[in-house]
Amino acid sequence: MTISGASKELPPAAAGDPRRRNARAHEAILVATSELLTEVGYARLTIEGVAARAGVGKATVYRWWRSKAALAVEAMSRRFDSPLPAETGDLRQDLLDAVRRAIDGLARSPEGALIPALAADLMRDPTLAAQFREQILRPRRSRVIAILRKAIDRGELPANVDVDLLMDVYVGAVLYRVVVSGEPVDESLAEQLVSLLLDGKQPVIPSVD
Amino acid sequence: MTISGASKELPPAAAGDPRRRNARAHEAILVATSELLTEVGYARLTIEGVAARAGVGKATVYRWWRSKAALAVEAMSRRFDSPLPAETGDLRQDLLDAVRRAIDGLARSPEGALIPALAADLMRDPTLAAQFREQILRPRRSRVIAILRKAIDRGELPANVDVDLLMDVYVGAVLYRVVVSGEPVDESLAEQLVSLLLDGKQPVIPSVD
Amino acid sequence: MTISGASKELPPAAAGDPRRRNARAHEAILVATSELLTEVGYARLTIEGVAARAGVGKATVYRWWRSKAALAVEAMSRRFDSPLPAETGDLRQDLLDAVRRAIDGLARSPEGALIPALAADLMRDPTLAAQFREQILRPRRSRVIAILRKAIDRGELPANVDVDLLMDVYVGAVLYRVVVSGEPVDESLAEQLVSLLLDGKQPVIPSVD
Amino acid sequence: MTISGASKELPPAAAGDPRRRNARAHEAILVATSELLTEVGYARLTIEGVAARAGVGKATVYRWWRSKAALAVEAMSRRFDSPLPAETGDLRQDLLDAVRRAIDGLARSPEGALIPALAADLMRDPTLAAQFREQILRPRRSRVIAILRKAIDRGELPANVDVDLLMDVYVGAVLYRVVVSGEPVDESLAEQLVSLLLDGKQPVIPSVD
DNA sequence: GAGTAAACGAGACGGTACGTCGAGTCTTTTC
DNA sequence: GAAAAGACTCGACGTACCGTCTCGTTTACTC
Repeated sequence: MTISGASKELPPAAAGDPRRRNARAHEAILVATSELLTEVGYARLTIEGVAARAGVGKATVYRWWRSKAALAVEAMSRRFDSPLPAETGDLRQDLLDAVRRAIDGLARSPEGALIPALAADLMRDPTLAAQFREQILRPRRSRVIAILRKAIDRGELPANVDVDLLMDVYVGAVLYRVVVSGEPVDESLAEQLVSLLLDGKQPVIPSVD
Repeated sequence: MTISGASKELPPAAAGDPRRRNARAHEAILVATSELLTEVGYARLTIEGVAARAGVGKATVYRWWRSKAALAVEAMSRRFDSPLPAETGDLRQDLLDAVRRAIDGLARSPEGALIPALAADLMRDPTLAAQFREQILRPRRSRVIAILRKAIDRGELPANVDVDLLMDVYVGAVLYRVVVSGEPVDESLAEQLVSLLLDGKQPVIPSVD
Repeated sequence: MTISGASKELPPAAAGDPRRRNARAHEAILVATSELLTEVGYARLTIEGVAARAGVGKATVYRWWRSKAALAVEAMSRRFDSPLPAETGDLRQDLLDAVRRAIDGLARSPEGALIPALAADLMRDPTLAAQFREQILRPRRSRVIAILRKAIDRGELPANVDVDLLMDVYVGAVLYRVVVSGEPVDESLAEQLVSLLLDGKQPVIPSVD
Repeated sequence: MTISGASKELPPAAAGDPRRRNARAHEAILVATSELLTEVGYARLTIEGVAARAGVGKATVYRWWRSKAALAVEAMSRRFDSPLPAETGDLRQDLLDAVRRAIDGLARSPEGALIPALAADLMRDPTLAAQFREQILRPRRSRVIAILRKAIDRGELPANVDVDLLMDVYVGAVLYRVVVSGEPVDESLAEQLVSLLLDGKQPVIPSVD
């Protein structure tokens, strides 16, 4: 049946779903959430506000999302406008680009602020964490993984390199600086991290000249 | 500086402060906060609950702390029971110990959960962030810094090594795993991180044997 | 009239009103208010206390009543237990009875104390004053008005007598004595007032014998 | 300065009073109260505000006045600027003048609003009521009493007329209209009341022509 | 088509906590 | 040694949202 094909493209997990009769409400809620996230931020986002903005009853929101966090995650996961990494085929360049993008995403973009905002909930709610990793994290990481895999194929990285940990190292360092230590997050940081990961060079305080 | 001056400094940030006349209330609030933090966690901590437990009016809490976050930070900063690092004089051992302690602190201990819990507030409130770094972060980092400085003196690390970034790397990786990526945080991780930082070895997936 | 029509009328003063869905809460609030008014009086009546006693959220009280005064007025207006005046058909007797009832109501009964208690609010809040006059004052005055009208019909009072002012005179005198001047409020007062109003006799200090 | 004059002039209980060492504070409090009464009214008058405005600690206010009501009464009692009645020697004119002054005082002037505002407190606090009658009421009534006495001397009123009740009647009617019934308070009312009290004429609705 | 069951909008409900205000008391410091 | 300054405990304020729960009312699928 062709019609079923059309319906599958719509919001995730709606496939043969006999529920969701009114896709309008569903869509309006996600749009309202997304708008409110940029307007007032996660902390001041309220279910009540989302329902009002979407022209929807609160119960309708609660019917489909367990929490404000789950709602925010799904709304955020649909913002996939970030430019694709310009793969050069040069590992150093590509990794540097990835680190820069992590910096931009975490330190500059409004949606980057979602991770600290969600941190507390992610730790308490494994279901939410799984949803977050699936909908937000995996798509973004998969691009970098592809780059690293190609580098492995080219022999520029050992075959058994721990891709996940490698990414955790640079993203973690950036996140930690942004949220906790407050140290600057800039181009110099990107270079130091790439240098550490590719060349094994310990980070040094850049000379002034 | 006179001796008497030294003893007066003790009450934090209250030097010649003619305020805080009734130290009893002040103390009781911090104790109540600390207890409630371990009992119910930061998310369910309420000013109302703190005031009730401390036998104090809410206004008294608000008089001295701008927010629940500021209160939690000060209460937490007084928990200095974590065992001092057993310095061996061997950099690898000492750093490994530091990473393990970071893992314990962030992934296992209840007060480690405070960092994710505060993350959102730290980003929005620079004053709070400063207080957090001063009262919580600095004391803990200073121990590791001492270790690294000694290693520099012994020539085991270059003189211009970026101590702060070095720490951001391993703490950030641990934090990121705990909060965001959900990857395991274990002894193997500690070793990989030390190996990267000291030997420049890229992380590899450990063989099964 | 259809059966369904009859059943819809039930919720008092809510005729076509689609609000007030849960009549239980509404009723419980008024009952609690009424009880607390007699127990602690108007001054110590609190919305918080009413809500607690009624087993209701504070917001529910605020949803339907703008102020503690409005709530008290409505609760009070439902106390219509005061004995009906025993109309004798004799103007002097009936008016004397009315004055005595005013004295009892204002000087002796607990709900009489509501008028001084509300005085300040009545002056500041015209909406409340209108509600008070409609719900409390009018029902009580209408009985006396009926008596006076009959006397007019019998020719015992001029046709154009100012019924309202006549009542204001004796009720006002009683109220003023109770609240302000503190002079005694007794049977003698009742007689003097009736004598003034019916016979035009100036009040005189009663002789001792 | 006469001897009797000296002791009577000052606010009561201040004569050889060993308290009140700092007359400045005392005066400042009364001035502040008076100002705030006209600025924000009795309902929004607070001890805290008075103390702040007077540049005085709250305890100093509480030391000399038992309540906000007592404070307001004393502050009010010092406003004796109302023009003296222009005695004509004609009872009807003078009484009409007195009624008009009552109307102005109660319905128009800001300090007239003090009586409704205090009503609740007057009923609960006999000490306050006594103070109020002594400091506010008596001085004002004594003028009218003087007028009535002279009329008695001239034989225009019976010797045993109940002066107090006579005043209660017209002031009470005015007060009741202002506070409770909301009926108009105007020249016509004044005339009707005088007519009732002097001529024994029942109030009638004025004809339109 | 008509019937029906769900999902819907609307928003009232019982609650919890918020952050503020003022009351009246108590403590410290100053003049 | 009184009184200023103001911190203290306490209680209530009125508000904001929470998550649950009726209410009619669509709306889309069955028969």
